[in-house]
Amino acid sequence: MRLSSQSLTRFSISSFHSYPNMPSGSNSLMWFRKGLRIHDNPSLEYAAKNSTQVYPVFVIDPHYMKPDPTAFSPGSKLAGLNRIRFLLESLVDLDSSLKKLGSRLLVLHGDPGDVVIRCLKEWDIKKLCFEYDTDPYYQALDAKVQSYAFENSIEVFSPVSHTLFNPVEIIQKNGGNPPMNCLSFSKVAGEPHWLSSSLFTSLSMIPPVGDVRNLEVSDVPTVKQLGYEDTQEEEPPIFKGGESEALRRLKESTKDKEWVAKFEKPNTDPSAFLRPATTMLSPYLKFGCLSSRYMYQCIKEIEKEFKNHTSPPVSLLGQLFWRDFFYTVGFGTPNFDHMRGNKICRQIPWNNDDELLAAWRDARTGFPWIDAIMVQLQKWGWIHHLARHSVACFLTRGDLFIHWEKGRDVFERLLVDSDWAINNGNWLWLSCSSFFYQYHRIYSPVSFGKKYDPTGAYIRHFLPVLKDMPKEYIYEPWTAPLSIQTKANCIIGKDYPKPIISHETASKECKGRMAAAYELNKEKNGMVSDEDLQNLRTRVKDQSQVTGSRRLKQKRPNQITCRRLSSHVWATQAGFHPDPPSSPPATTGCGHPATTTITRPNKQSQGFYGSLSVVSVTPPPLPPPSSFTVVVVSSPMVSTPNQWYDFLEQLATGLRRHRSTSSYPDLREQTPQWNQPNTLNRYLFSSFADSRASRSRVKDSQEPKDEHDDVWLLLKEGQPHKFLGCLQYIMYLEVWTQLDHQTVMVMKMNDIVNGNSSSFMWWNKNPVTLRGKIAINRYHWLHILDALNNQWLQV
DNA sequence: CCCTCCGTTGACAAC
DNA sequence: GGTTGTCAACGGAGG
Ligand SMILES: Cc1cc2nc3c(=O)[nH]c(=O)nc-3n(C[C@H](O)[C@H](O)[C@H](O)COP(=O)(O)OP(=O)(O)OC[C@H]3O[C@@H](n4cnc5c(N)ncnc54)[C@H](O)[C@@H]3O)c2cc1C
Repeated sequence: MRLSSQSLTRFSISSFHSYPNMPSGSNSLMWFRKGLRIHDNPSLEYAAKNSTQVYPVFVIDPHYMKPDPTAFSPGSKLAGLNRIRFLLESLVDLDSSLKKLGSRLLVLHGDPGDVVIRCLKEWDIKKLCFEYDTDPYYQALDAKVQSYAFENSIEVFSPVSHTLFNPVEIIQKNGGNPPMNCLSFSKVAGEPHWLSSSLFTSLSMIPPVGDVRNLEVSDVPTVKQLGYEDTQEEEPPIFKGGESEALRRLKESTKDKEWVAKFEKPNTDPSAFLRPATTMLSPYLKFGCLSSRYMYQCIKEIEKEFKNHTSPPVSLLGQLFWRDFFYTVGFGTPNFDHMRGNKICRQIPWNNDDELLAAWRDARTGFPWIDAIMVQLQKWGWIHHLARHSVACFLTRGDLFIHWEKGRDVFERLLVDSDWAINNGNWLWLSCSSFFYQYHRIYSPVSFGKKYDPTGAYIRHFLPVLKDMPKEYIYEPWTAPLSIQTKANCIIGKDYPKPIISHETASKECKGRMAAAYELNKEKNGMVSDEDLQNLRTRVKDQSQVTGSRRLKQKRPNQITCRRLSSHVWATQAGFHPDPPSSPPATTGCGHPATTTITRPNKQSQGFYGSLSVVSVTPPPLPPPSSFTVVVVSSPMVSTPNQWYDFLEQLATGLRRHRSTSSYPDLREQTPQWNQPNTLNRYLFSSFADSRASRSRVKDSQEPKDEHDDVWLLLKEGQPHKFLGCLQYIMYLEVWTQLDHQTVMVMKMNDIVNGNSSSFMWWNKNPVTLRGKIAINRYHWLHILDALNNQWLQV
């Protein structure tokens, strides 16, 4: 952790095309690209070893200063000012660190491939060292330089130090393809081999820089010298490039150890701008001012101190996994940065609408939340991850239906942390083109921000024109009455634009298009032609045709009719009908009509219907006290309507087997009600409560907040639980509660969405084990009741 | 082929 | 952010 505690342990490095036995007394070239740091820099360390002279070089590629053809606005360069400023600051810092080690940074200009090859020639280099890089830009460059080096017997040393793991290795280990989700990525990756090595090397001196001869070498230029207008920076500056600042900020971020250990990315606040909710280390990681491996070690160290720290993918460590994940997938996927020719990318007929695109890019959408984010992006060069989600979703699948590549380009130019693999990967993600496919989950340009920042402080800060808009209207200023707009000095349509689209209709339309596009991709097995896309585009334009031509998925009816046979069996068992009736009655023993319908619940959104255990109770022999038996029927996890349907049908026809029986003492008091033959006593109780009640009970230490809705069932280890009361909904409970009976019954269900939450797991894992407290909701109750009625009455 | 499980981050309404 | 269930509605991995 501490910078001063440099150890002599050498970090083990993997090398590419390295020639192990180097002649000593030679010139080395240390080619900096990313990895603008001294710490954890195996290439620099290697260059410094056994060399008489080391030339540390950075080449500025004028390509990045070319105008961005997609930016429309004059003077916009491919790389935004903020990023270039960050880079130059980082170079200055690097230079000064090198100077402390007796060296300095040589800055050259031109096509890096050509320049480096000229350096190799001119300076008689024997050893070329640079950090391995997976970006296509560097892959192409490196291939060129390496082949020159190979022909001229120059040793090339190119270790992996930008990422935690070696993407090449991960892909190999995974059988030739990159893992496609975070979990499988971390499984394949395992523990990094350098976990307990010291990443601070023993560099105390770097051999001197040799004569630069005929090459034009400069100091680190200013942004102006690179052709940028040096406009006013934010005050105080948001970032300051460089390793020293990176390490300082890392220390700062990790000072609050608990914050690090409890970090949960999805719960961080995108609207926080006074003190942003995440580390803001991304630019430092992007340029390698900060080693991701060192950051990893620091976090790991902190996590050791906390028992219940969070875990990937949501933890802070998990964020670094995501970074590696995208690097790996980006490296292993041809055409990763395009839709066409990209195997993992859904082919979607995005619209071409430069006006909408420009409105989005220039913060003129008329949605303050979106526009404020775009302003922050321009000013700061950094926005929170969820803010990126908001605007990326808005541009692509959520509202404007514009190609993610266009948004990617804007981000690439404006983000200080803009990073080829991460940027493209996340745009693929957000546009539902890959990795993530739930295109119906759309961020609202109104509600999403409101959730975090109800008063709109974030909007007021970045869109001062709206600063006096009352908070009721700040997210939807077009709904403000004119008098209020006047008072707020902001007339919508004049001082601030009207919304360019209606979110409601636009998002609906987007969903439809996504559905159609997905269907097309499935149909064509991913081999979608330009023509197909064009067809779809025109087809989608005509709404009526879309619905008309959409092939409906085969659907099973969501209602089935079951015939209730008779109450004979049940009633006989109950001792209520000593003489079975000769013909099936018109109603069931419970008074239901002889036929009934079962409506399928339509729980599709999360992909689960929930698991269900049903208990029936055999009729207790009377008089009590005695014991009676609880029978549990458990369902499989059902995840489709049809499965649910099948399950109910099985219950109804008795095909579903009982899984277990247990006996419980019957502690009920004898009451007249239970002794009456033919009365409607069901031994199944709707222990009914909002499941929040059961949830709130899950933590044993916690006292329930609201007993009114709460139900405790008394099935622990054969011992009745104490019944705390649930009065509201179902008569039986009331009766029992009033009588202070111990009661039995079980129904469980539903864990569903949060099935991974440990407090719920036991339900899922042991649906037939009777313990704990159970509550069901009305919805399920109806279905269970229905199913059981059928089951009981079946011969 | 079907199934089962699972996936860092939705809106909204109802409770 | 109290939690839950619904919404026309997801795909990929692994058995
Ligand atoms: C559309 C879109 C585009 C993005 N483009 C970029 C980009 O060009 N460069 C970039 O670094 N991040 C990008 N991200 C990912 C993420 O938003 C940023 O890394 C993060 O917001 C940076 O802030 P932080 O350093 O405070 O993050 P923290 O939450 O503090 O995370 C620490 C580090 O983990 C890494 N990380 C975090 N989230 C991700 C992620 N989702 N994917 C990969 N790595 C991650 C970053 O290196 C980050 O610095 C993009 C996200 C989206 C949705």
